[in-house]
Amino acid sequence: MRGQKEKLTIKQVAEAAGVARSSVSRAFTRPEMLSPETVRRVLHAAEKLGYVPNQTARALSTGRHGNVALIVPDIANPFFPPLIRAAQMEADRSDFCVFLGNSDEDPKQEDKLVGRFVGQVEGLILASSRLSDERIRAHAAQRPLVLINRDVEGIPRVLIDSGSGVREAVAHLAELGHQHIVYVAGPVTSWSNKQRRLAVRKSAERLGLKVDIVPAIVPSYDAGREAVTAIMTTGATAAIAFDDLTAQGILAGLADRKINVPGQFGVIGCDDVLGAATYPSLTTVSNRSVEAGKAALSLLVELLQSQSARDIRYVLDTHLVVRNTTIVHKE
Amino acid sequence: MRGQKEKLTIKQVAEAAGVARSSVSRAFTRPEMLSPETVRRVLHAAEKLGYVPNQTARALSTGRHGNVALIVPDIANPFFPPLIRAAQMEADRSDFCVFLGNSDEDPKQEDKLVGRFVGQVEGLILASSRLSDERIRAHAAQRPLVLINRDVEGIPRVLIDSGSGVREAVAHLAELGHQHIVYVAGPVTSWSNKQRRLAVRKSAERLGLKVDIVPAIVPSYDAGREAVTAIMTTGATAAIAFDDLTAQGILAGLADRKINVPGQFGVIGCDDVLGAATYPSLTTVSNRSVEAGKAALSLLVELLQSQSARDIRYVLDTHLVVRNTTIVHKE
DNA sequence: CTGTTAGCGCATTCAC
DNA sequence: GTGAATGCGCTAACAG
Repeated sequence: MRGQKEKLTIKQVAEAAGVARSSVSRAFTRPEMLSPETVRRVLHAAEKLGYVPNQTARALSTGRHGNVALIVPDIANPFFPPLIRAAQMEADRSDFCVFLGNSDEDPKQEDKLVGRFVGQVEGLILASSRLSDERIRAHAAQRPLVLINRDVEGIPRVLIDSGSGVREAVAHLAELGHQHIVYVAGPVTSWSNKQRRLAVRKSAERLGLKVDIVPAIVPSYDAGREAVTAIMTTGATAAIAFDDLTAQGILAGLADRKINVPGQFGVIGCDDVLGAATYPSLTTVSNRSVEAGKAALSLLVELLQSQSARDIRYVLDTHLVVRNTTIVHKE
Repeated sequence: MRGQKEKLTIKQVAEAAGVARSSVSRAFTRPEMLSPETVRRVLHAAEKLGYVPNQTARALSTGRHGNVALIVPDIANPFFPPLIRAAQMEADRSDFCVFLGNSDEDPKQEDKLVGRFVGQVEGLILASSRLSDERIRAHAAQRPLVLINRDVEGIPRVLIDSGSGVREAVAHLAELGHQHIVYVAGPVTSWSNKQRRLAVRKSAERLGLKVDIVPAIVPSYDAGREAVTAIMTTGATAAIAFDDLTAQGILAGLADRKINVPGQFGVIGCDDVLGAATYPSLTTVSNRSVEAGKAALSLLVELLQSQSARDIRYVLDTHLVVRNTTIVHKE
């Protein structure tokens, strides 16, 4: 129970238990190979001394470190924390420690992080990677790698299909009588953005709506707010934004101009990261990020155990969540 | 440039460069001990082969792993992501990898995480730890440890003092002519809540304002919204909420009742977790979580380098951020 | 079942 | 300045 500063090794335990060092090792990793009596004695001695196996030495010897890395573009983007949390909890169930990396939306930084982590993890998860396909493939060749929201053939991936939700969004606007809408786009490198833009285009076309695209460059409140000028000049009566933050900015911009929402203009976000915690509460597309984080982690663990190499593509669909920025409804 | 699956060791590099293994090692860790020519040759060979030092072996040999752990109660709580991000970036500057742990508000889980991490990190950071003082002390005895928002004597700690910002908030309301305000309280067990409540009380008293306390039990959007009934019956003309989420709920509740903000009623939040991403944008108290994360990390790194053991207590004060829920002002 | 031995890849004395 | 040898703590054959 003492807070010994001295470093205990397998050796002291072996001596204390009167067995060989290898037996101590086995008592911890494969007790079934030892007689119950020996196991008991070793564990008892270890407990008494306060011995705990050195993870580093173990890793050097086995090549297994019991760690995984999760890299995201921006921890502060509300889309990711729930995903990270879910991945964490899943990792915990398999006794994995998780390194977290923040690429800051920068491919170079992401590459650097992968390099830093790769030496001490079993596998990695790249969420919304900003890396090129080649770099991703290169890294995947070194270590098991699973992607979230990035569709690279041959690499195990978990995709949140916002297309389904976006299609519902367009249909919703059409039903409300809108004839001309605008999609406020996100980062050009974003897989999700591409997917959403296409979904808006196709659905609108099918339903006979006119659609314009307004770029917001980076997805943020400010970008959304500034995009309002461009949005209004299109003559559209509703907007679907790349994400909720952008949608929020749009709401602010509209309010600046005394344009009533949803009366004069409808707004739909994406990712449902703000909950109903705004006024008016935002109509948006659900995100499934929790499931994605959990699925990615367990998929990685699975790959680690059974070296299966089949092409896995796990898709999560989304749905429209109707709140008050498209239609006034009851509590 | 090849994606060699074969594991390169210091040995292959040594052979390729025509030097001893120790020279290769030195070329990477203490080039100044070698002739520039040798260093160049080694580095060149290493580059050509795509060699990268094995972090694990290095750690086993030196005892230094180049990792730190950061444990928070809840990643999904918007207070933490910016803190985590800042810590990350600071760690990056010192070439540290960071393990992230989510205790899920559970002391047992937190303890377990520390145990899992402690073997492969130089030091730890515990943010808003739910551990008992004893457990914290016990862990601090094993490894350098720094606390965020936890005041344990003798353990290096970074504290965010929300009192200063709250005092400014009250003064701000007084200046605007408010004579009667209400504090919408958070969890009774929260140290921050206590600190904020006291600050409101004292400042109000000093400035001659009347103040009522309205409980919100759990800090949330819904709680804030529901608290509006109680708030309005007090006859106050402004409210300071325990946190931004609660403040948001209050805004929604006021809007439901067609009460104009800030015209008829002023609202101030706390923690500035929503940025300006709401409409009207929320006047709030800054949280300094970014500085806290950064400070904690650099403090830890500092402790790691110079084994100084003096009692460090780093306090960050907060300030009022005036936006549009207390006063209408220009862009 | 259990003890002995040989590395895992690197940093680090100690000689040269 | 550079090379050879030792050990970090543990696991994994290999014997017995």
